[in-house]
Amino acid sequence: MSERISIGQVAERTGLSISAIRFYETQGLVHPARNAGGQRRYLRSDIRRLSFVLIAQQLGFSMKDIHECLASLPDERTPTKADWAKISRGFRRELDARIAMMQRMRERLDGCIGCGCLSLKNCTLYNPEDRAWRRGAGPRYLLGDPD
Amino acid sequence: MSERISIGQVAERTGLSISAIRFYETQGLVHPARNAGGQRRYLRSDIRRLSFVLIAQQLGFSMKDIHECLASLPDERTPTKADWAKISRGFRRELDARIAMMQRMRERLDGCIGCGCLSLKNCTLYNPEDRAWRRGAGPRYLLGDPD
DNA sequence: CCTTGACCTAAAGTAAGGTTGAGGTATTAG
DNA sequence: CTAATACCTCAACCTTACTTTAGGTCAAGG
Repeated sequence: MSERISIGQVAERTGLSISAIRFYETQGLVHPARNAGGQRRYLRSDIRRLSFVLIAQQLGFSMKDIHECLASLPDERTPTKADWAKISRGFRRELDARIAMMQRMRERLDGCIGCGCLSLKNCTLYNPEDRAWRRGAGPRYLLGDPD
Repeated sequence: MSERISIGQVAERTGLSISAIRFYETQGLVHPARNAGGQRRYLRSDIRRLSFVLIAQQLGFSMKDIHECLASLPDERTPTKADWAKISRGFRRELDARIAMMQRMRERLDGCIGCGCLSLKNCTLYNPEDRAWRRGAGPRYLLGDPD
């Protein structure tokens, strides 16, 4: 009946693996306390926090996005309903923007590849609204620009 | 005025880097011929093929998805309008499915995090339709399941 | 012929998002 | 008290999607 719960319990309740939870800590997404023996002790509210990470991750947000998103939540105090509602609004805006972008892409696809033209100079599909695909090394950024 | 064009020209016309084009070849997405000196010579239609890769990639499709998608295109013959239209239909279906999934997610977000409940046992957000997040090592699959 | 720029291969490096393994310490049930 | 779990750290490895580097070759102009 302790206030603080172990990493194994958090893993079970969130569906995340223990290694992922520890990794998220290195990324600054959770900040568990430690007990006398050095083991991690989480707040119950960290379950919600980590579940949010999982959901956001499934929606295609990067660690960095999620980190920024969670930055406004208090670390040691259990977040209130209002704290979460605020996060949720920002998150929803992002999600709306991504959906809208995919819909625009779909329209363009219909008008462009669909008709077989795919002309190189004037096709908007080749130069979509953002230029995420010209940002240096590594995998290209998926769906929109975090900046 | 040759039929076959060099990798540099392809790069310039698609916006892809030369190294990316060569990489896509190792992934089986293009199959350029070689000239007497061993240099790659592309068909003009490969520009369209590679542009399609770029677009699909920006929409969040993986190499594997794109490979399957392009598998029905002829390698040595210039694809016809009908070839492309067929590809386009399958692609659009996938895109529709992804948009629909994000919209469902958004609704759930509104009903769940938005209200502040986020109850663990009965929240559909914790167990969305697919289980892409339980597929072993590597980065988690983004947005839906390729299988 | 010689130089310059475009091209070649193969191997190693990079970034995100983790997992796996080795070797050791805590906690808990009997 | 002791065995079985659960947890700890740190380093190495994995996948995807490329880029970079090193060391050489090809093609075109002067």
